[in-house]
Amino acid sequence: MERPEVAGGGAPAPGRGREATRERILTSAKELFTSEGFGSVSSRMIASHAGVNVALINRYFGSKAGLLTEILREDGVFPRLITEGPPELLTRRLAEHIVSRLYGEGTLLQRALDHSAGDPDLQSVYQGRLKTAFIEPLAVYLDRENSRVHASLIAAVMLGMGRVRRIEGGDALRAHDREQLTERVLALLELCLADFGAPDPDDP
Amino acid sequence: MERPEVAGGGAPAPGRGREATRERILTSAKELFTSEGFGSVSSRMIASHAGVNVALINRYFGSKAGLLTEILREDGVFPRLITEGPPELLTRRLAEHIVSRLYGEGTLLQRALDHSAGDPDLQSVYQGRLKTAFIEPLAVYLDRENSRVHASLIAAVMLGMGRVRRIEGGDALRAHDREQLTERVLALLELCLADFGAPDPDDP
DNA sequence: GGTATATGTAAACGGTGTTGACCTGTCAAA
DNA sequence: TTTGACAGGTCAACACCGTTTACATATACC
Repeated sequence: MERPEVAGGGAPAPGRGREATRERILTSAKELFTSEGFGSVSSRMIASHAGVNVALINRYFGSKAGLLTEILREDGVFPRLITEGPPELLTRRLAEHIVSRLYGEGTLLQRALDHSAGDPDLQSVYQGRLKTAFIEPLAVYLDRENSRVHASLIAAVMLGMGRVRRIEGGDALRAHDREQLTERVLALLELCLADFGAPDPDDP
Repeated sequence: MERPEVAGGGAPAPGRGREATRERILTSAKELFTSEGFGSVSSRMIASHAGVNVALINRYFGSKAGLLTEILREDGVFPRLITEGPPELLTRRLAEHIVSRLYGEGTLLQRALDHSAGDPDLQSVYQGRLKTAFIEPLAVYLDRENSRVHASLIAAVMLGMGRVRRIEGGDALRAHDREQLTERVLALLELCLADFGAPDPDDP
């Protein structure tokens, strides 16, 4: 009845075995999601590309959405955005990130997810990730009064820019001077962070 | 071979006939989308609720997405937002609309679409509507230099707030003082509209 | 009356994500 | 060496989706 340290099954065989298979699914999925978008890639496509049976996706990741969750978990672009430089340049970092996305820069995977944003599955997975890997860490990072509100506002500006880019291709924004645009976004982000205590300059 | 003025078919019969059926489908779809969300309502559910054959949805609206397009076309909340009051209060109107949505106010249909945002279909339909019924009219309404850029920025803030609300339920934002929040959003919107010519006050 | 035509019906199509029953090969214990 | 347990893999099916096609029905015009 005791569960042995290294469990029952056979030796991995050439390119098989739990870890190898998991990895192949992850790699293929990442590749396909990147080139085709989440919604356009079916479980069967992933399995076939990975040279693996369809059922194994569900066995190892629970569902197609679970597979995406795992991919995003390994990606880690959100936390990096917050902490990859000096705190006083946080807003500038974010502003430049936003604008660069307008120009089609940034991770292939990110672009792909932006592009194919859809499916209740992707929505819920992506949004969950956004909350736990961006908004909440950002609030902690800010570490002051109302930091949750400030973090939410920052997230709103960032997400909104992303959505507008998706809606109208970002043409209108890209047509404008990039540096001016970056400065404007920066100003918006800083306004998001402005203290609520500070009264309107016009007020007594 | 000539197509008669008033075409061939029979008299409408009790509750049937082209217009009656179309209307019943529209009504049922609106009701179900509102209570369940777009993605969770299937064509067959709509048809069954309307007491109508499934195929008629596609006959009359081309597709499930086409049905949503028609519903949104009749809704007209976007254009109203822009023009329903004096121009100098545009930003305040928008700010109050945004914040009210945080509190679960606003059209039932709007809330439902927000809630169930997903499906490539909904995305493309909704975003198309957003572009032609909000961003573009807003740009025309603003009627000044770079109005497309300003309109896009406005849209970004509005959409972003919507997404944040969806992601984290708006709890963090709702926890804050509503009036202060409205004023902050208002400030953000006005910053979106600020002239690009105007130099940074700190600059010479 | 005959027929064209608008309306409604029923059943299927190809696709999706997912699941359960079934092999298969290897190790640990008997 | 035989046996049994079991991880890993396979296959065929399930239930559902949006959509389409072939067919029935009933009216209004000629």
